[in-house]
Amino acid sequence: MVRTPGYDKNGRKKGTWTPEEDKKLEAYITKYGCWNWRQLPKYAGLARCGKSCRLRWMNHLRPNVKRGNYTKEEDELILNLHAQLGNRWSAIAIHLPGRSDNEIKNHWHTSLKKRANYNSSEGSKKCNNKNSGSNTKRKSSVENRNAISANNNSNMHENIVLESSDWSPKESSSEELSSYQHEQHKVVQQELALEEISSGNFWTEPFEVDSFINRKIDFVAPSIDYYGLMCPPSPYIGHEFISSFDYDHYNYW
DNA sequence: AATCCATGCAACCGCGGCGCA
DNA sequence: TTGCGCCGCGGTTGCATGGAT
Repeated sequence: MVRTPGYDKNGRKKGTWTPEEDKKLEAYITKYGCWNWRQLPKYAGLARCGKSCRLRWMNHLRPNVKRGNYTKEEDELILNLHAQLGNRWSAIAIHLPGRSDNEIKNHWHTSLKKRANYNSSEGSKKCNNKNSGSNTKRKSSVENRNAISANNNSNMHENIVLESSDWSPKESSSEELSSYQHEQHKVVQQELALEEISSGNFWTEPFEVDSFINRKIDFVAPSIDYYGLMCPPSPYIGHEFISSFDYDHYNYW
């Protein structure tokens, strides 16, 4: 579950995050927001790449992140959304507050895919052979592992459907397609809402981390603040602003 | 008790899209 | 129009853990 800590060729740290790194990242983002993921680790005093910081924040540190078991309702929702949207984990994650796309993706691969495959194979056992070879998509490592495992078990699960293409929206019935379009419409609406937050009335709205992400900011020399954190090169992000941070406004996450 | 193996999860990698100069 | 930088997404990998043998 943990990756061996190491360093890449640029001297940036890789592998598992330590509690100290978590604290630094959390403190920095809570205080200044993520104004630029690429530059952020430098100012937060982290020897990580921006991508790694973003991933850590999105999957573990952000407020309201939900850990632990999935409820039956969540499972059903994921199955339904996956049937409509396919592997668009970020779109699926929008409908599960507190769950990250990565977490949902993992959950799908570890538990739900079997259920989905079982359900679909119930209805398509007769045409299993059609799937072999027609799906040119490379098998994932998990699927390979499962396939190897299946082979090791004396081919007793010969009829396992590794990945049913029935889930693809393109092949959905017209009814499913309309619900897919409806889903798309909802996603667009949510994106427009975010757009509104990050544009005109941004500075009067409660703190919204995502709105910082693509914001281009004029550079001013960084400085070290009272807490030992390096202030971002932005004239806009003031301490009083961050102090009004309200975790309850993270409905979108 | 030791080893093997399947599983779950955290993290990395590469690609595509978008905005800007 | 094009090239560049950045971000987000989805696929994949690596490792720990727990159950089976």
